[in-house]
Amino acid sequence: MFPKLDPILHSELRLAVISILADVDGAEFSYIKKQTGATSGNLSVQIDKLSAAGYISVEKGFKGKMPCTTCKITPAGIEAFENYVAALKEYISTEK
Amino acid sequence: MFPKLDPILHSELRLAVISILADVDGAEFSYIKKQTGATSGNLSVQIDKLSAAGYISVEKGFKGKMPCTTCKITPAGIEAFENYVAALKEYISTEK
DNA sequence: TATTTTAGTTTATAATATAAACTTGTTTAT
DNA sequence: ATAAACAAGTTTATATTATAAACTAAAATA
Repeated sequence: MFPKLDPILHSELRLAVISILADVDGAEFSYIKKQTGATSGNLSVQIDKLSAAGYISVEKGFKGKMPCTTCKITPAGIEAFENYVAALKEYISTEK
Repeated sequence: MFPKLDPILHSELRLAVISILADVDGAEFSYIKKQTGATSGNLSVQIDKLSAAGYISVEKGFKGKMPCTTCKITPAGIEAFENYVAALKEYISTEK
């Protein structure tokens, strides 16, 4: 009846990150940080988890001389997000 | 941009409990347990938290001779659930 | 009357989220 | 040129949370 909620996505910050990445072609660490209001440390950890799950890809490069990390959602991430949303709806739809 | 998700409700089991209670006039512990598939211990703890938050009321009585705990969502619980759902939608709606 | 079952609670452990402290390098001010 | 402040993160420690295992008490059953 109640489907399992993907624990990787059932996290406020990780969900916000995926939500952002679902809408754009790629986003920089600092942009995501600003949009979410997260601390650097927290964001760094959560990005690692999303990356370890294969839901996002992370590319480290430079913007001028400054290091710059860019994140992008993967097909697996898109699918996971869709599944999570579908599962959530089972919980939050006021049916019957 | 991303609203805060009520941590009381942003929990798989507590959300399932509230989701059940939102649809009925009241439900017994054992019914909720069956519907959610939770262990008794986990359910007991989560029901306590929902109750402590004022989101549900818990009435202890008897059904015949057997103890029977009945849970009911409160107006505060309904409101919190509605707010949670509204907040969630900011995360999961694929807009833009 | 002993055993199993019902209906939970308490407590211990495992997992998670979060922030504080740290690293590395860059810009800016002196 | 060098020190101070800033940028972009990472690592590590701590606090919180979720979860299950162990326990309690009474009732039904063999």
